[in-house]
Amino acid sequence: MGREGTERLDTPREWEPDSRQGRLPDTQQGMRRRNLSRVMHTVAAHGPLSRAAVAAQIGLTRAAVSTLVDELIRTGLLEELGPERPARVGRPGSALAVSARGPAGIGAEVGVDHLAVCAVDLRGAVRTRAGRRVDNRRRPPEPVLTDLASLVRQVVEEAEGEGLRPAGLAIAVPGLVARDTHTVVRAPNLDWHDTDLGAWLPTELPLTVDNEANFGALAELWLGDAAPADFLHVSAEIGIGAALVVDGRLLRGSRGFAGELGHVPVWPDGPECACGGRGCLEQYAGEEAVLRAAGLPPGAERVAVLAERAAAGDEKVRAALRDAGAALGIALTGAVNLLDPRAVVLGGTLSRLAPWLLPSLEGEFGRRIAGPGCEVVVSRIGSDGPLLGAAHAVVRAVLDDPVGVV
Amino acid sequence: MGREGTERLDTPREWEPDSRQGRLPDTQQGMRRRNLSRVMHTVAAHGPLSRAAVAAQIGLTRAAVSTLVDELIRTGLLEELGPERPARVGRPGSALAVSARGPAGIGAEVGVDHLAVCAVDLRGAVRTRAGRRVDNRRRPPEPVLTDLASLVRQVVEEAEGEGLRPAGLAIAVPGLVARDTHTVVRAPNLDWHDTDLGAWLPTELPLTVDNEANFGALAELWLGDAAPADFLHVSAEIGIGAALVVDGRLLRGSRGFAGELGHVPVWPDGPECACGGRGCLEQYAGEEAVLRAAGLPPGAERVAVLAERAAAGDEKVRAALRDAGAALGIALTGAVNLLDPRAVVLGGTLSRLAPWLLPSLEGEFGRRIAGPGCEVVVSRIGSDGPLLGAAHAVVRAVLDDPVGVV
DNA sequence: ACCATTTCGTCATGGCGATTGACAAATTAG
DNA sequence: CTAATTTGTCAATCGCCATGACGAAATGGT
Repeated sequence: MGREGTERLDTPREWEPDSRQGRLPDTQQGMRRRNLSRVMHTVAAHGPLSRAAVAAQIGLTRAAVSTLVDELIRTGLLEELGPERPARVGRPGSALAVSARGPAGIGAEVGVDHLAVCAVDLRGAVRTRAGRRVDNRRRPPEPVLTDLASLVRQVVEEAEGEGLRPAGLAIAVPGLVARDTHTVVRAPNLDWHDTDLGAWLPTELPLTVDNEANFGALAELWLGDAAPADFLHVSAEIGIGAALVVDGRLLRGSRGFAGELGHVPVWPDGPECACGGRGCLEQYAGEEAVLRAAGLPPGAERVAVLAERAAAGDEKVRAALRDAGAALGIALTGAVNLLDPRAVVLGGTLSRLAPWLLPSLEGEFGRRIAGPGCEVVVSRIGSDGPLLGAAHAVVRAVLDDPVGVV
Repeated sequence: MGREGTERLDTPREWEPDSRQGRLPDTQQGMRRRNLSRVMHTVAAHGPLSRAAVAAQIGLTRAAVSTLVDELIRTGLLEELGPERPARVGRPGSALAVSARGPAGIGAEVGVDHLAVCAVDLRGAVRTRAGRRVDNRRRPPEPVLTDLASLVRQVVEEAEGEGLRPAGLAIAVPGLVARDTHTVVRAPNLDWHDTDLGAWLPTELPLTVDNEANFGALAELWLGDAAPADFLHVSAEIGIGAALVVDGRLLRGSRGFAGELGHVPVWPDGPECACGGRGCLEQYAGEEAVLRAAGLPPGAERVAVLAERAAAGDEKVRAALRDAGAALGIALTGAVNLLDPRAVVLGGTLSRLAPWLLPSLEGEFGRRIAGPGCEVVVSRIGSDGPLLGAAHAVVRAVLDDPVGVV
């Protein structure tokens, strides 16, 4: 009966379907681990809390929580802030907070024209970041990744200087990822194929690689001000991607290919698409299509140009964006009727173009939705979504299994 | 700290997102309950098993499993079948099986032209059933439900006569359901509105009410021969509904309205739909639309007529079904690109028409899918899906919390 | 036929983790 | 200043699973 008490599973993550600590046998040690995790999660989520408050929240006794907290303080994951300001009668509790000197999540992003790395502490604060504008299109993986590695080293050192202990590295890439092997299967805009990031980033840190759209959606989930735990996140960095978050978990699909909103048919007899279909959304709302309709040449910083011209009143650009919005609205109608999310969040570059997309989008959308309406909101996270999502993913992993990281 | 050890949660169901026993505090009693459940699930799923085999499967020791099994035998949920036929060296184990005299699930179905009730034991066998052909269209709820209640009583009595103990009643209805209040919000084909089934079915049994499409999908999940735990189930009983099963759980959407495949836009400028949109799938593949295209009058047993004529070679009917299949294929393309299920299952009446729908459906479908293909399979469960799904839902509830039912 | 080997189920023992109940400490209300 | 209330902790206990040993029941080789 070989079983290890402190076994470190590969990378158990709460936001993964079915890995919310369910697979381990229900043994007492597993129970303790889960309870440690629940303490961390509640303290992290609901600000400074007394032991008694934590106990009430997670349904354990004060005594039990006390021992859990002791262990978490010993391992440097929780901090005692001192006595609470007494609001009610009775002895005031001593406030507990997640440590700002404990583990940190290192997030990284490989964009088509930039690299970025940051460190986020358990409280969710960005403590260090480093970036670099550089055109990575058609640049081979090796130089890009050595650049990235040096940024990572820099951020890790700075973080360590602040007393943080990096607990993992998560990388967001614009392409299809085989998460189990840390491999970028295909990144059209980078022209990467089957690139194993683990091989190029010789670091001891546990590595996670995922699509930037996924990390962007997770950022919205964890940091968004209005996003519920149940929404459809739409982004258009490369192609048009959607990520569905259901009940606080990311829906990846059986092969990890879920979210291909760009290839949902909008006008089935429309122009042919590279995917083999016809009239896919991407043929109407993809960057290339919009630029063509707007009469602009493809090139760098294209979204900025579009936003600029639209703001300046360029009618041709506005018409192009209106049409794109309408197509998006039609595709989203299908998605919403199918999935009934509580909201649709426009993220990534879409949020910059939202003012000109939204009217026609909501026109189609509102007209066609069967059930009661579904809110369309614009993300306020901005272009940092994938980077922050990646860093927070590591932080969440620590909260999910606190003892696993010591 | 009011907490009850044997607290019976409202109706915790494993196939519900987020209620897979995660909410209860991680206490030792909860651990025991989960382990009892795991023993039940393993024995139910993998046939007769020895204690040792169960232990190996769920990762507990033989001793621990022994005490769990003892308790389950005492409460009549497991049975000892006697010594196993020794296949290998060593002392043969004594085979354990789920009891065939223990709790039973009572499933019921309210169809537009029939009522049906059945009892399923823990082994999944249908032990009793009763049905009645009766046109329920525009019949008020009261007589329908008193008819149903009498069928339920009959089945319950017969089940009890066989030594079974009904553990719950689940009802499948063709309409929108508010599950928490056991209320049928709207059932167009029955012309029911805000009908509280609990009020009309005065029985002590715990009651579950759900849409027939959902129960149909669950039946496919639990009984289907080929269906993986990750598929999109399409049925067309009333309108066109889809149910998405992800990782063995039903995705209901934030308001319970997920699965409205019938109102996914196919040709956005198509005919107007009752939902307010235009060119919804239902305008092309809905029963009414297909009958119109086939030149047949609406009426009873329409699907049978369609199948008959198509089989007889009626070219107009075949063309209508071809077009419907193409429209279905387009809508499913969107759904599959978005969700990446492992398979699409055609259930309900669609399975009877599949021979004439499939060619055009797969034509559109295969041409447009972005990722690697997604299998289209035809359900072999037949029209009993919702009924069986309902009964099995009760059985699953027992497996999920064995002590909760004593 | 016999004995070594293997596997199964059970038992006594122990460890671990949460609960229980009590108590001192720290505050507010009067 | 006292009563009431809440917090954090301690000692004792209970529940549940792991451990290790044992007898029981089979195979297989000699």
